[in-house]
Amino acid sequence: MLEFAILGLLHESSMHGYELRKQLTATIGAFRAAVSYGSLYPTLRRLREAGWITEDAPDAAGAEAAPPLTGRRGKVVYKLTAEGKERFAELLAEAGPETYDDEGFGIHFAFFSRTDASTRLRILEGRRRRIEERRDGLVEALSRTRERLDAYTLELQRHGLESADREVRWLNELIASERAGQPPSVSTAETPKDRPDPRGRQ
Amino acid sequence: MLEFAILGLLHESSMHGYELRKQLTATIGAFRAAVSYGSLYPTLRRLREAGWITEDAPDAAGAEAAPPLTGRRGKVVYKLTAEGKERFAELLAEAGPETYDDEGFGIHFAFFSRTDASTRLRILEGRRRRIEERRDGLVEALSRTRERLDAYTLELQRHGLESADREVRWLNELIASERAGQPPSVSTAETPKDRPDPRGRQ
DNA sequence: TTCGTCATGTAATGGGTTACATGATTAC
DNA sequence: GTAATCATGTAACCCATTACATGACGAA
Repeated sequence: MLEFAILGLLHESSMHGYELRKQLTATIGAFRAAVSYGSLYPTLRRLREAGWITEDAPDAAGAEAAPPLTGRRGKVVYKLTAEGKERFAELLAEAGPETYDDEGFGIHFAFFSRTDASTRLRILEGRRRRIEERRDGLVEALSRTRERLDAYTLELQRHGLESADREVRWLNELIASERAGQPPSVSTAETPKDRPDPRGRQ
Repeated sequence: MLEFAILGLLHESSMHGYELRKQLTATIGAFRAAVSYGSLYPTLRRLREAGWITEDAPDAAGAEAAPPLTGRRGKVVYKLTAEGKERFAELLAEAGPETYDDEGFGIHFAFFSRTDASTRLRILEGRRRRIEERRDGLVEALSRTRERLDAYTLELQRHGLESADREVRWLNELIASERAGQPPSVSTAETPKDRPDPRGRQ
């Protein structure tokens, strides 16, 4: 997951870890909280060791005598290698079960414009099936327990069901546009054009 | 998380691991996939060692000579101890940052009827703030990138924003009922009464 | 000169997963 | 008698988190 996102972002432009994290936060912000450094840097190291990214010599091109053991200086700019591009393409093409959960789907979707059309369709349909299963489980739970459950559990399931339904509808629209060979049209749904009251409550 | 859910379910009635998993799946199905045995059983062991649950002698009350090293026989019925009840009460009362993410909130909400009113309110408000932050991040990202991003990334953010907005509205309703001293009223929103076409598509 | 933010990293830990292994009970 | 499902568990692993530690650089 992190690996995929990092390769994808570096595919667009080289950057250093800190910047990467900010970009990452923006990209995955719709479905996940920020990534911690404790996972970012070790991952960068792993990717470097795998040969998918390289450190672009930052500034002091010459002397680099014995870097301090801790608290590393100067920015390290990372850049995708040819192998890294291949790896990214590989990840782009996969469409297995991991691709259908919240996180996997989110990250794949974020790079959909680089994904080929048939893979896009397969991912969207797989995701839809996944959500439908969740929905069916909730419908079942609701019809089974009806009356026997407390108001809060009931409300949680009701809300979960509503969200699942909505998600399925969203996916249906996307699948339809895919089939028609069109990119998603932002205009069909509520565009966040005029949000009158961004902090408005109580 | 697992610990909390297990204690909560055993609070309602004693049961064995397999049954527990089914109940668990139903309870958390609205926001999370099923729990695996590889995490369930070790957790049960931990809870037993902590003294929060006990194994209720299943059936063969007498002879229990040298159980086979693997493939354990007979059901093991778990039951909450007095300490376990205390522990559960402790978990019910907490309302920290972990309580506001998807999973933490979901599990707390599922046991809201056993949570006292002021804690309920604090959790709902904390959760709302969390979602508002996500929403604000998305609004920012959308206004910043506008036009510069591809259609899919844009659509992902748009959809994320819409979901966040909806979630905030839901929480607002819940908070309002809490303040009015009422349990959530299922009737206000779409009740899943008449779903005409549960499998209806293409 | 001190504070905030930029910037990089490690160590310890945690909470899960998949795959494996075994066996009892029930329905056909 | 055999297949499905009920039932319990271990081992290896994975991916991430928090807390910690260090230090450069710009602005007040």
